[in-house]
Amino acid sequence: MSGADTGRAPAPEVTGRRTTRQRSALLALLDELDGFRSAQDLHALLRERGDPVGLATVYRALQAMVDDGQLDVLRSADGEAGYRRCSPSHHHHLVCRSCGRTVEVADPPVERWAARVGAEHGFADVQHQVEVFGTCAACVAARS
Amino acid sequence: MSGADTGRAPAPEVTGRRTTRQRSALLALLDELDGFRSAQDLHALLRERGDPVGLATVYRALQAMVDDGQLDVLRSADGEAGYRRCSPSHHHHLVCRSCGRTVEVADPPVERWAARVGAEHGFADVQHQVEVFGTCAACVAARS
DNA sequence: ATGCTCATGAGAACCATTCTCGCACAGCGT
DNA sequence: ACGCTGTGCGAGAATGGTTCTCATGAGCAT
Ligand SMILES: [Zn+2]
Ligand SMILES: [Zn+2]
Ligand SMILES: [Zn+2]
Ligand SMILES: [Zn+2]
Repeated sequence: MSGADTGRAPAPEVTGRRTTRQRSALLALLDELDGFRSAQDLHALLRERGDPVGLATVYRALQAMVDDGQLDVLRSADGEAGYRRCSPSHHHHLVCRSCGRTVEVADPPVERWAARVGAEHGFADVQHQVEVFGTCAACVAARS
Repeated sequence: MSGADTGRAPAPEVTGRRTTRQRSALLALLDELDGFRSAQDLHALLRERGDPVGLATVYRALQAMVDDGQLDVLRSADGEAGYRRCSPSHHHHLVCRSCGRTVEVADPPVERWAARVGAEHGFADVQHQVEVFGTCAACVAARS
């Protein structure tokens, strides 16, 4: 979709990981998908598409990609983890709770807000976790 | 901490739930604790304190209290759910990642920010999830 | 006090995730 | 091109938090 990288890897990605059929297939699949998908979903999708990958491998590869900062993780209310290809810089997500479509948002104000709240209470090393959920325009329209 | 509701329950809590020894003990325990505790922790604490409650009952009671808005839930990175007694109005938490101490924060700005972000992208029924983590002054001091 | 329900609890079931361990293969030096 | 070597793979077992089952026990209205 964003073009420019279907051939040789343009970014050497010096992650020290080996390039295998399984990891390539997983990464390619994630590039085509929009919202957050669970490891189980991804495993099933790979099988459907004729690129069978062991479930344990899917988990290992996803975790490696998260460690390398190539993926975002988001835990749903029922405890299942969702993964999504994303930009490496700090940002948050606006997720459609109906179709799963995701928009990345990066606004300085909320960053400053979090830092200020922590500082006001004497907290150090302040980090934050922010996610916004809603129903996207398309899904609202589809609901008649 | 925000005063005004430490005495008798001001709201009759018309939840339609029965009052049992187990639920009373659990609620009393939660009132004494500060940070977020897992269901397993709470179960162990109740046993230590000589108020044995079945694990399944702890889970059921916690879920019921969450549904009734008497508790806050927070999922840690490893998928375990933490529960904490909290004020019924909408707010967020500032949690010490070292000692677990929690401060409730309620700031209109971040509420407006979330609503605006959703609206700008055409999302309806916008909700949000915001948590701030850090190391509290006491823990920073204790770290020498 | 009586009865109708809902709550309880011990254990099994569930299910996402992680671990085990023998085998395959990507990367690399020759 | 060839072979080494350590990394990655996969099937199944193990783990561990959470939920379900169902027979028994206890609120609460009458
Ligand atoms: Zn949608
Ligand atoms: Zn941020
Ligand atoms: Zn602390
Ligand atoms: Zn809020």
